Amino acid sequence: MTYDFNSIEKKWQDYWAKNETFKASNTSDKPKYYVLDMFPYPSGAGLHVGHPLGYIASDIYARYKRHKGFNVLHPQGYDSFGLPAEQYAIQTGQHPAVTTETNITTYRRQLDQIGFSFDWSREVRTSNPEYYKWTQWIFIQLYESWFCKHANKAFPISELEKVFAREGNTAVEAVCDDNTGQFTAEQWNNFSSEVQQEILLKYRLTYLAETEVNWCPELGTVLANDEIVNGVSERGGHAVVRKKMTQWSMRISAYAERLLQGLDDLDWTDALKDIQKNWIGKSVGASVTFNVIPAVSSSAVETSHKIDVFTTRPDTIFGVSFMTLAPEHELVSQITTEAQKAEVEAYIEKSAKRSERDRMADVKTISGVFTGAYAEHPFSKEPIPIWIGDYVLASYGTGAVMAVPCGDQRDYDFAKHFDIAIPNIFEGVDISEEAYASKDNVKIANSDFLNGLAYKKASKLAIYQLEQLGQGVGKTNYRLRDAVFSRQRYWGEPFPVYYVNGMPQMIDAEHLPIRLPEVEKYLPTEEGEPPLGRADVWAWCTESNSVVSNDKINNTTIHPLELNTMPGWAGSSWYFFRYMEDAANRDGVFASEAALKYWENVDLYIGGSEHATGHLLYSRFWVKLLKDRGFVNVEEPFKKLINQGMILGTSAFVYRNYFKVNFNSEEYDETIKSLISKNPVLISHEELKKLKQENASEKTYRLIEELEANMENLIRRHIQDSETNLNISLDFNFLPIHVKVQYVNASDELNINGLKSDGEFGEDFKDAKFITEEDGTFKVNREVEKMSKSKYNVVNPDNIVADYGADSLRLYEMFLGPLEQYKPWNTAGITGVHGFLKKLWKLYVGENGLIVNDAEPTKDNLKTLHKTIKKVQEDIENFSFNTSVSTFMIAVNELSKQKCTSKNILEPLLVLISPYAPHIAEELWSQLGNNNTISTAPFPVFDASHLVESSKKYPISFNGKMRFTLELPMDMSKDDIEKTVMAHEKTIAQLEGRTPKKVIVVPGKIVNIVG
RNA sequence: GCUGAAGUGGUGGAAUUGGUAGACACGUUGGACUUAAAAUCCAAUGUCCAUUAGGACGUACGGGUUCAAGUCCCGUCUUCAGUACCA
Repeated sequence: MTYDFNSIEKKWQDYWAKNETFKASNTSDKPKYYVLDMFPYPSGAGLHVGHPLGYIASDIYARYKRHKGFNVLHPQGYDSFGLPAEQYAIQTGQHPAVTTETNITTYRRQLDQIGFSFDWSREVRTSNPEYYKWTQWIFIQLYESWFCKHANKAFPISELEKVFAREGNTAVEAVCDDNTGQFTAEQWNNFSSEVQQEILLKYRLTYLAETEVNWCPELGTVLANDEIVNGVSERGGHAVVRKKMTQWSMRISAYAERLLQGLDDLDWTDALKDIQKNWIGKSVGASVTFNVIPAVSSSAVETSHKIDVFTTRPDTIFGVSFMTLAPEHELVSQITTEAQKAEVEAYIEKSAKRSERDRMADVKTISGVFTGAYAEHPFSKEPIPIWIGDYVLASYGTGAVMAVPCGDQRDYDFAKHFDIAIPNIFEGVDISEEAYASKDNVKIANSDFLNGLAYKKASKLAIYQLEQLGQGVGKTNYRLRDAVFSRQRYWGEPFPVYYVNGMPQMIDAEHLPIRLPEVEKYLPTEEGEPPLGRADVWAWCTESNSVVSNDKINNTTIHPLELNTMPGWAGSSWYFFRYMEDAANRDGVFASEAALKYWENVDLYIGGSEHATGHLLYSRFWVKLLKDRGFVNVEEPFKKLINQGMILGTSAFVYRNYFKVNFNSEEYDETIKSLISKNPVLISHEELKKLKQENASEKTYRLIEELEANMENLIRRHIQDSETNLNISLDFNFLPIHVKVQYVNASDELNINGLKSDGEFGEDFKDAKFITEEDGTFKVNREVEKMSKSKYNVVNPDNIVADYGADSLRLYEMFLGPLEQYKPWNTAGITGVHGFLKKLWKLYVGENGLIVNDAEPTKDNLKTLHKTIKKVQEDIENFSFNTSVSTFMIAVNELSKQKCTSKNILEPLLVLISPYAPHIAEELWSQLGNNNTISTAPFPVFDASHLVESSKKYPISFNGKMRFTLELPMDMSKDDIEKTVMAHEKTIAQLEGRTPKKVIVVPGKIVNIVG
């Protein structure tokens, strides 16, 4: 009986599906454990071997936890809204829902054949109306919330209305728009309801705001930053302009501090936490107001101007020798003097032409212009020149800085460049070469009341004094911006929003979901409206509470609906809660209280690091909002998180002839080019290397000569020219081209016939000439690159499963290397783990069936087993899956050598292997006579007594270098070890008569002889 | 520039609190079985020197600490990722 993996795997996959083996229960005596993968976007290309890496790791962990007696929730679903489906729809006219469905079917088939222990009964799809109903519902909750800075949490907006009616907004500490004016209770109560609504919108956690976007008029759409290359659209190369649009935004900035603090308690890598910390970008300092000194010469009546700056170093306020405004700063035009006007305007124009990216990338060029105006130092009252410079960005802080050249390198460089004074305000610090930017180990000098103080005290005192003057206040700044939530796309969640006189109104939750309307085309309208502008039935009737035809809009009872849709991150920001509820009980709730209470949050989350600032930050934000509003009990969604690395492709290159034709007439260029492309010559990589070193085989030289001559003849024949003395010469050269990796074997040899007959680019190579190695093989060059279709290095898991089985695939993906690491795929290596599985099989099954018996295990058998239990358990808990695969190999090698047939050893071994290779484990488990699935069999218990050794093979080293080993009893004393070793003949030989200076004996470890 | 991760045979990678560097595989070479191939099994395989015995060198590079360093410390280089004139 041989190891027939195809039928075994099919058998057990069917068994698991039929028996619902991995269905999680919301009630159990067992402790709960929630293992989640970042759900996939079902793309049309299907899975390649890189995709399941994280799923295999999480599956091993989930299966391990089941063996350890946990009630495990391990669900899977699809992030099924998204741009690729929409783009495909634009091209083909097919409805995205249809293509998405097809893609999901492929994904499901591919996932199923790898043998994951997913509870598919809880599947979610973000594009399913029953799902996005609740995405819309959460949007409404955000709309109905405001954030109290004092309590540091969100509350219902109705409470804020009550506060306004009682006391106005002067005392309330709420997060709101910058331009929110102050009003009293009396004023509030006298506002019209429209005005009240407008004001409330400034406080809601999702709100409408004018946002600058990258608008591409040609494509009629908004582009993301990374869709723009060198200022034009990536697709088509069309112009892109900055345009203001009214869009929904999410007030995530309100949660900046909690998002930052919350990181401390999470079991995430420091690398990932750092990325989020950087993104949130907290800086503590002060806001300082500088008064602009009115220009005396100006004939117009000067209004008093103020410049607000944010600084992290209020202690250095006496070191200010100039100010710099961003060229776009609104004050620039007002304060610039007549004399400087021309120069300033020229500079503004110049910097406006540079893109923000451009300005940021260029660190070396220092540029700026003096405005002619001066500000007054708040304490010394000295005039401070005001400059503009494009190193200051309008979009950060206030778009203005107080420049302290002695304490900031950029200010220092600027001052040096323009010959501005650099006052030194640090005690005993040399600033003749560079600025002193450190806050530590320095005292302030030349600074009036701050003299002699260190950073902390000086900052505090400076802020206090500024407050006394009314020219400053302590402030904390965050880099984190509010998130734009509108997308001008079709394939996303519609907003539950209609407009009455331009003011947004929420649709009552009971009428959700608002389904995506049908459109005849998925493009923006000719007027530049989003695709939903094409829908004919897209108006809200407040009487029937339903979506009705647009032509009924009367703006009294029937109103237009929102045309934007939600972004990709909407549906993925809460899906982990949806899985908690049984599919059968999902009707009235996004998840029931009981389910939310039972599963709490995700214990282990595995996914790619590309979501570090998007998905992972937005989910945390939404969870905090849902917690504040009492809908969930947890502050954080993902307790432990692991980023799996990427599996790279190993591309194969062949070298193709390329002639540089030196020919005195250009009119035949095309003819020659086509002749060359129709007569390809490929050279083996090794031979090419030799050729370059000028020691290739004679055969090769002869071949090349021949080919050159042939080519020259061919060209001559095709050029109908009576002149016979055409001056043609050929430079024979080779250029690398990708070939499909499936034509290359483990020894990097190319299957020439495969390439010749390949349908895709086969015609090109059908008559190709091949210059081989001397032994007749043809070698390719290999290089590691990202796996991609265009590089012909994509490996499809379907083929691997068909050839080697899912268990081999699972083991091999883990065996490749540490989970978090980037590593290249090489199909050739899979024979190693596949051979291991065959060996494992042979340990249980002989030619005539099962060979396992009740033989008493030997000491060695037990030692091997328990060594393996210990190592595998440690490895799984450390997510070191690659090393446990090696451990299994060692165990099976040892047990094979020991000719072990004992059931007491081989049965527990199956449980150890089952998380990694579940199909073969189930099969052998059942052959051993078990009637139940192995998946809940208890994990074997490690017994240290089997590993106790009576002797140790000591490494004996001389000056730290190991020379030989010596077997000595474990219980031998230190002195006895030393005596025995020193008396040994090999020691004497090593020492050659020298007397050692020192002998180090570490019992149980090592002996080192010095001298 | 800053932050983080990494650098070990021909390749993927092992190596516990410093204690036998290269486990386990792939590949390569040789052998067994076979008409042959596949499959399977056995052996060798870091580099260099040496017929052998054995020896020298060796974890990116240069130093240091230590009886002992891939591991700890200082400096340098390279690669990858994130971020960016953040005041």
